[in-house]
Amino acid sequence: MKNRMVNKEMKIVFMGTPELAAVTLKKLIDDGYEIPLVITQPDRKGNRNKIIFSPVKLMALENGIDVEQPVSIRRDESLIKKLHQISPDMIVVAAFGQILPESVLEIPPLGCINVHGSLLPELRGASPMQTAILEGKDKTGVTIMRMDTGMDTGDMISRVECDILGKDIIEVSDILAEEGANLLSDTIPSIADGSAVYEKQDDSKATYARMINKKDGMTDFSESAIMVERKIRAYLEWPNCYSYLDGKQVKFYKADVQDTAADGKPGTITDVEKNSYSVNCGEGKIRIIEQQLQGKKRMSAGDFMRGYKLSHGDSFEMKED
RNA sequence: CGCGGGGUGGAGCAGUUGGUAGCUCAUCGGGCUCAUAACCCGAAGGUCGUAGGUUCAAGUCCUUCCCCCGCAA
Repeated sequence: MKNRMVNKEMKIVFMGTPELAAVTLKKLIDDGYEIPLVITQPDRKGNRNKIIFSPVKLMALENGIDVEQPVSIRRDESLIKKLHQISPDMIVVAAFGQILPESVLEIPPLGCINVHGSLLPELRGASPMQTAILEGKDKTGVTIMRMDTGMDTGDMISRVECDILGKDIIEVSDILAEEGANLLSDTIPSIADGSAVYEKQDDSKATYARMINKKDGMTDFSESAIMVERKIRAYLEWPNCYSYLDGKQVKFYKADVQDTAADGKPGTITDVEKNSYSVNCGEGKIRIIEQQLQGKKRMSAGDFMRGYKLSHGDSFEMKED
């Protein structure tokens, strides 16, 4: 909207993978930059062996942009060569999922610019948004920085704060995608014309967001209800919080924390009501509102209980591997 | 052809050794009540995913295809 006077002849190569990155890419396209190439992760097998293109790939294809999908960009010499040939002014990276080698970082004269989903130096790493939810933060944000060889350690250029209290990962991701895309749109011109201010990160304040594993979804009801509920929100997209009832896997999609104290062992079911039921946690109870039984569709707890006769005292179990 | 579960009235499920369908909730009508999401009485609503086959008879057995879902990746 502003900065219309900026030179949009700039050549930008984009790297990214998930939906959040696709939103960012869309913004760059809409802003009119020349985007000769998009790099994203290889296609993955989705449910029942159907091949899934990354959201970024879909966005690129939709706009007729050339796509490369290296297994490892670090070892893909022909791709690095191709980047040299394209000689972009800037490379924009958003949730790409691979570490860029120095040989790539030094290609564009304006640098590799990263859009990261946290207020750096907090939550460097792979899962900044999920970790922000797990930690119960009421605010997080997006930081735009110039990448260096460390993990999210580059000099910061701009940032925006976002309110995320009580939100789940899908909502947070949507918000940060939108805010991040706009911020990037506003920031690129300042990088291009040299007015951008580069601020070093205070490493002593750095925190990290580790990679999430499938097993992180295994619900441990001996934790506090507050923590369980946060995990449900944080892992809503993947891997999902799950447990086992009578040997069958149940995934939890929506729940809230009850203000009553637990009245039994963690994992046991209490307060079976018409449209919800609660589960005892190590501290407090959590009320399940929406869930999914294996082989069935996602449904409300009320629907679930109409067909699956739950009774007070039934219990969820953790399962080994 | 990776493994497995499932498609039955608006929703979630049952349906036994094959004999033309039940339950809970929702809906509509009525009643009780100061009142109610509670309770009582009653009603409407289903070509049992699709196509074919076996049979006197199939939701229930066999085959085709479509769709949904979990796991593994």
